[in-house]
Amino acid sequence: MTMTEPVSELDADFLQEVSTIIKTMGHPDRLRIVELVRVNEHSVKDIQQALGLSQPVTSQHLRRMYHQGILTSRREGHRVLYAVDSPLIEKMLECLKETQAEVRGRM
Amino acid sequence: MTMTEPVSELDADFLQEVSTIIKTMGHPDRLRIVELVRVNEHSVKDIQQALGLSQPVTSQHLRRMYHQGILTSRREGHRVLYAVDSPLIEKMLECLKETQAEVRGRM
DNA sequence: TCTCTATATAACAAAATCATTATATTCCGA
DNA sequence: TCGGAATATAATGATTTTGTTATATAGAGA
Repeated sequence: MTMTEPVSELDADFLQEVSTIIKTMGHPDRLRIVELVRVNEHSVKDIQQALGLSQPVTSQHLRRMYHQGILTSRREGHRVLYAVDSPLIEKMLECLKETQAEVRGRM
Repeated sequence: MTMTEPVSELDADFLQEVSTIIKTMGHPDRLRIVELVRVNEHSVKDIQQALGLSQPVTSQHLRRMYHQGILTSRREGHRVLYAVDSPLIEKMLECLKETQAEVRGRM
């Protein structure tokens, strides 16, 4: 009884889609943003000051992640509050925390 | 009794380092490569044919991942065999499989 | 309406990525 | 040592990303 070995569990369309999200997360400031914004929502100003970024850069990072469905955005007065809204990103942050805890040096 | 809220569990150096790895993985072909090469090692030719890539592109992807410590490389005859050697990448692949299984559409 | 604050966007230049083409290197067998 | 197969690298141009500067939009309050 022969069985065809499953060479890939991840299908092509999924990988295509997910790779753009991963690419977006391949930036230290955007990683810091999602970590900050994961627990509770924050305004652009908050994030900007917490991470020491310029206003346009902060907004550009946030918009990019928003348009990719990684973050939610809601207006309150003249602030705009962002929060993480992505199971994949939550999982990835967990991965990173585990990795930081486990491995020291080699990843 | 007041407690200082831990704003970030992930330290800056770690995020800096890890972001370059994540950036590298933000490419569908490189994701397919690590998925293929995770279970058992494969030659460049194997990978090239399995994924339908050109020889230089395949080698460039592999070299890039090798130099970042994501893959190992060993020579056998006139083939070079690559394999995944990174706890972080293993975890990330698990993340992706979970995500593909759980969420349909929204990630 | 005017102004101030917060946010978004446009335009730009520098840097990085990407795939292709061409060439080099390495190993094996005749 | 010569030829071929497998792999690596260099060089190139096209595209994308990145951060900056400047400007536009939106809401709150006087």
